[in-house]
Amino acid sequence: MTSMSDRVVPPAARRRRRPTKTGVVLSEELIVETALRLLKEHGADALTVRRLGLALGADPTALYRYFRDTDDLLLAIADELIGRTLRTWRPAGDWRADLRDLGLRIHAGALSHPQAAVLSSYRVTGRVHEIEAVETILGVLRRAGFPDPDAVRIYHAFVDQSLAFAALDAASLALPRAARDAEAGVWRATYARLPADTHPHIAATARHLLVDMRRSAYPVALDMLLTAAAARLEEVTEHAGHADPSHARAEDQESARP
Amino acid sequence: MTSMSDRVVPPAARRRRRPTKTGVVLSEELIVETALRLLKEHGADALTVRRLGLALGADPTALYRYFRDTDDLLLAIADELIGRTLRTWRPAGDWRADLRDLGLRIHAGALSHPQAAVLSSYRVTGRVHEIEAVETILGVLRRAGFPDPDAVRIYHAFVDQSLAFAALDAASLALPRAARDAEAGVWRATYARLPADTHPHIAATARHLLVDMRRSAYPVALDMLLTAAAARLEEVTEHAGHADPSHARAEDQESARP
DNA sequence: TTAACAGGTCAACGCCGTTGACATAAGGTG
DNA sequence: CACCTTATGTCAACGGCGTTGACCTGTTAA
Repeated sequence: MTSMSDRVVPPAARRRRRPTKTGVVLSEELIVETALRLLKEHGADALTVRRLGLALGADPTALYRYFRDTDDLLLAIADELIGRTLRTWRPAGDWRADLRDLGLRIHAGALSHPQAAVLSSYRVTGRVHEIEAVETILGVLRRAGFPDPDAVRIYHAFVDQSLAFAALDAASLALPRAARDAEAGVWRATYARLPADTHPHIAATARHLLVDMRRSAYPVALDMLLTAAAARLEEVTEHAGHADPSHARAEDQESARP
Repeated sequence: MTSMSDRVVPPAARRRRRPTKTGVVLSEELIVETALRLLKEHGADALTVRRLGLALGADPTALYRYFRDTDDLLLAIADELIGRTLRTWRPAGDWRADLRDLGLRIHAGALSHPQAAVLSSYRVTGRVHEIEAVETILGVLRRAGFPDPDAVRIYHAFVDQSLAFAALDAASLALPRAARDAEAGVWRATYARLPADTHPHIAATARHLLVDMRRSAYPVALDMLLTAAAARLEEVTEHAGHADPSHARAEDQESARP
């Protein structure tokens, strides 16, 4: 027995496509696309129900026929983003280069839609795209020669590091103009002016700080993680001695990217 | 010539402590503490100007005598969290152990106030506690022998990774009960049941995944970052050859923690 | 041809942050 | 001690937000 306030009907059941006053025919896809466009073109604060309605040429509350609330809409946006990121990744066979590439793509994808990334990057969806990503990354690591426990540990660290930095950097990018400018100014106005006698280490490195703090630390952190992983791999394969090193290779080759 | 809407006076200049209608005497500290209590007890959505005023026993707009706007208040909250974390940290002289300890403390501190951490961990405050943290960490790295550019790069990666994981893990901790349980269930209900022929790598490692995905990946990622840093340090000091390895040691000893 | 009803529209609710004007008690000054 | 300045608490109001319930109307299946 569904309550009267169940305005959202599943997409499959939609039949009547009644146009709005301005003649637009709404759909879940059109709304998500328009929301992404709004976010991209006009920044964080631009995504409100009223403005989205305006951009669509429909009454704002028409959205509630397609999404239960704004959080529901945001999850739909996030899912679309995951799909887009995975779709453009082409692993080439070198585990380190492939993971590096994927990490940077996740990061870049999040930064291109910061608001959506901030709200969604810490959620486990269990949806198809996510599962495909897990399978693929684990495959890359196991085929590289990592034993299963190491493969899982490194997979987890890699993925969460990527998502965590994506969220972090997306969050500062999603700040209102004024706050973002203010933060940039803090490094010049505050840190770069600390006297050497009270803050010797900051004063000595101020020049480097000014340059370095302007960009994301993710590429550096990612490379450090991969470096440590490579060291671990060397350790493991050395210890393995004369043991057969091809135990996980042969027929896994195909299933790498299903 | 300050504009008329400059309601906030610097804390040092405060003299008149006029009590509110309910008799409370306001202060920057009291407001921040009350905000943290609100966040802890009633979640992220509970922090509104009106509710904070209510909790303080003051007119909501009295806050604007202490903080320019809600963002300013948020930065003060963030800085207080940094201060609390730093206050309990006792570096012992081994750079790697000290940074590991500090990283774990940052993470733990954020998780003890998830709502506040989620809102504030990506902000640059430029306030006293943050400055002290930067100075101290840079000191640890430079005294360990890292050249300035490396010290800055590693500082940046270390801090942002700690904050990023803190925010990520705090965010899932801050989820509504139901959503958190649902996410935990996904690993058992979905991933652990995927058949080996369609998802060989997940199936082969399902046992490890179930265990590993339940805890934060931060300790692993932290150790990997420190491992890579140690490798870099060895590289640098080896290349230095016969050069004096104590160039940044002697009199910096005192100023380590001002 | 028609009747049901999905889906677009409208008005209103209760929040939110923020501002400008106002009131008053604190505290320096004589 | 009495005065005056002014910092600081209070109040009313503004515009914007997400969301709801009631209404209206074109589409579609029978």
